[in-house]
Amino acid sequence: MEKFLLVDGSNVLHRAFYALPLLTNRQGEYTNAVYGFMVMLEKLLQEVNPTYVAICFDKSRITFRSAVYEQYKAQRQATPAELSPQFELIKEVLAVYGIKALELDQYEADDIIGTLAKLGEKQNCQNIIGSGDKDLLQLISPQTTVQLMKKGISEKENFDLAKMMERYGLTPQTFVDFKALMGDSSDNIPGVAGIGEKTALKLLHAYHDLDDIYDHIEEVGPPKLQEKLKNGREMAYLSKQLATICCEAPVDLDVSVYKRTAPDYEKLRSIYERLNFRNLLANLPKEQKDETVNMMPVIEEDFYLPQDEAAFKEVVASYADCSEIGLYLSYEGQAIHGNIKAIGLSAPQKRSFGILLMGQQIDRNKINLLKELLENKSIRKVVAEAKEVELCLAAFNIKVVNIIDDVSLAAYLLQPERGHYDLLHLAQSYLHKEIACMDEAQQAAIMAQQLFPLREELKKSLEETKMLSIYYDMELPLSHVLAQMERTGIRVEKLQLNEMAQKLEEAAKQEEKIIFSLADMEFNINSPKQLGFVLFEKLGLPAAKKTKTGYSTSVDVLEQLEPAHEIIRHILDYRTYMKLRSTYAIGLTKAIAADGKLHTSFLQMGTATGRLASAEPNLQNIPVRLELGRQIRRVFIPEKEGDLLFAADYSQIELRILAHISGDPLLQDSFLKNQDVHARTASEVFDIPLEEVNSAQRRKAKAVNFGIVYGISDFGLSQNLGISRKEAKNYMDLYFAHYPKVMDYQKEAIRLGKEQGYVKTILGRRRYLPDLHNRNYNLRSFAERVAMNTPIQGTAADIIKLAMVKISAILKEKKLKSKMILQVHDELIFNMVPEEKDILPHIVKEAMEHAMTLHVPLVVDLKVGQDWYHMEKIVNEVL
DNA sequence: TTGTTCACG
DNA sequence: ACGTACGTGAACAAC
Repeated sequence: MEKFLLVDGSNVLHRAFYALPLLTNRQGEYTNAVYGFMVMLEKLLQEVNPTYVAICFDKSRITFRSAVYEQYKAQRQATPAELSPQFELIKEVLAVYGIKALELDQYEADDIIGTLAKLGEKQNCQNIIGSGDKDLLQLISPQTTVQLMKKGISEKENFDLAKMMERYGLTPQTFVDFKALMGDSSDNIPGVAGIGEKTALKLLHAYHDLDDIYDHIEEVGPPKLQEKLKNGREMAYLSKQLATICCEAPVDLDVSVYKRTAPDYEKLRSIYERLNFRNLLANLPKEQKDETVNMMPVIEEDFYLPQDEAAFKEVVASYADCSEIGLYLSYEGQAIHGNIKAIGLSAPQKRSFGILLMGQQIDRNKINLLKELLENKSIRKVVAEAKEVELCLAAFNIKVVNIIDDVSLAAYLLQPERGHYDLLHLAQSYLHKEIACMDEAQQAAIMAQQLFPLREELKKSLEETKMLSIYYDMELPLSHVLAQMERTGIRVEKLQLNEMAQKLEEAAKQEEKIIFSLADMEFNINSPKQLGFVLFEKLGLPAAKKTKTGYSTSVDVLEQLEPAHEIIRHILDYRTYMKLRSTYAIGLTKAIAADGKLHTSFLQMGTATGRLASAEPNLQNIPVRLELGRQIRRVFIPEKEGDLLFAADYSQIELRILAHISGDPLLQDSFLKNQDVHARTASEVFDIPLEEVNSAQRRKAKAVNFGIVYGISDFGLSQNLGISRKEAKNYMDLYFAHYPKVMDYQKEAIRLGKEQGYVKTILGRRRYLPDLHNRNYNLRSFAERVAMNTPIQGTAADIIKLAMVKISAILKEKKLKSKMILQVHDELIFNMVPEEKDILPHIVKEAMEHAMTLHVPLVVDLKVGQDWYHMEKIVNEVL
């Protein structure tokens, strides 16, 4: 559906003017309103992506309304002298922006918007109206919504029919009647004397509209109100007339007139420069200067596409004496499947070349010609996405060795939130090269060529940011470890998984039956919308929380409602069964490979903190907390009969890191004595002896400890514990009174983050937090919590990564047969062969506990079992 | 695609 | 006056 964006230009410009401090450019022109306007408009354009746009302005104060009622808007102050000239300025900007601006004699912006909204509806467009003026809510329809600006320019609320109903209990049509009754002082609309918002709403909920009220005027009570209404009848109807938006303004009704066209970037840039809008300038597409000059020689001279096998052999042979080569490959699907599309190679002082491959079967021969080169230990390789390269080629039985640089990993360390680290994007942002779409082989050859300059660039940055060590000693070796883990995979009992799916389906069906009968109707329980309707409208249960789209039906809401209705328990159970069935029983079955194993993909560049993520399938969120879900773990079994699963997990690693970096003596003491840290916290905070702490006190202390790690807020803690905010605040105050250095750490983290623009882990991994300076309270608060949490979470990630690299090296060196197969943030899982059960736990525990030296000990707990469910603790490392 | 919900650390 | 715990991925509904 095409979208039509309609903006109340006068309103928005006013808001922007008052929201921002008076800014001027060097020539002394006032620019604040125009700046705010464009920031808001760009955001809207990005969010809405409309085909048609019209920005509507009021032309003069004299309108058909002032002819009807001369007091209309008469009280309005004159437009400030600092704002007036900005109306012309904004129109100038809009013109080069390719957006239509409109104004009409005798009509207000509202009327133009109303008329165009009707046009949009006729053209089957979706209309989005942007304004801070509630009057426009009367235009809402199934096809028209209003983005209502709230305070300032950055926050807005999306109003549609449902939202209107929810907020006012009114239809858009009766919204006019609402205003007619209560009046509007800002427009000088009189309304009925003595009737305000509350009374107006009450009346309109009892009667349909203004006519209906006056049709039944004798029934209206109390008598005083009836009196007021009778006296104000004329004013009410006059007000309604004034408040009603005219949808027949004489504007151009050819919709193509409002079609958005591309901005004239050159002119826009010069206007922005004149107005000194640096942020907006930065967002404009880059000037295309020398990109084409960069590109052309690459295409014409510097690479080679061997056409037949002889030529290919020849060029490969010419690479044999290289000490370093750049290797690039493009592939489809998951790397482990090895669906390589093309390979490109480059070397300093040599022509790069690319070859085309088509899937696994056809080109095995071609690819084998590269085997010798890639397996040559004395040739160093520079690649992008080393783990994927390794996996793809492993599918062809080629072991790429001596990968000395991975530009993707380097870029991830420098910008852990950029999201994509493929060579195409990296070449674009670091080398400013736009590589056009072309033949796969050509592209591969050119990509391979970018690797060396890119590496130089990135290494320089890593050196400047002191991250060379984390890159070479941790992330790069880890990528190889992860590749091995992914290839090894974990074996699962497919039949058992199918059985579980069956049983869960039956259980869900049972619940479904009960739910339908209790609701007295059939509906989709999985649909939050339909469920919300049944619970909160049909059954009339009290709605506690709302989401953007309607009622919230999440667990915490439903649990509150449990005593109120029998149906709730059944819905919660139904949800559990469905989740286990679709995500785990069925989801995992679908992912089982031909070897009967699950091969997850560890995302090494997937998180902002340095943690790994796991996908396709995600094996880091297999149920464990609740018994029923935990049963899923029974299907995860060792590779061979007689083998065992062995697990090693860090105990309280994040709190230990907090104890280390905060230097808090009490927290450190707790870990030095290897106490139950939550019980110790309870003992301190509630001032009771450690032995006398009960489970409720411990639970509260545990929640506080979690809160501290996350960057606490009293609200969050109160939600978590189901207590009042005041109580939560009290706990926090008590906590900080006993652990003052923890508070110092948090403040310092925020201060340093602000000062340097980033926070870092103990090993120097960075995360940039520009929002620490954001003027928006929510965004700033979020960044502050992240500033407190990231050094802790990130250090924990660093520690386990170091341990993984170390363990992998030991397993290799000692030629052990057991294999590391999974990582779950603070836990490592191994497939252990029976003959190593006396040595492996010892090695792993040792490596993990000494991966990094802190001021408190790191402690690792060990478990072993026949499957991932039946895991039993190993005491004293002896089996 | 976006939003909601829920599984994990 | 506001709206919130940190970090993830997958399934499903509804656009």
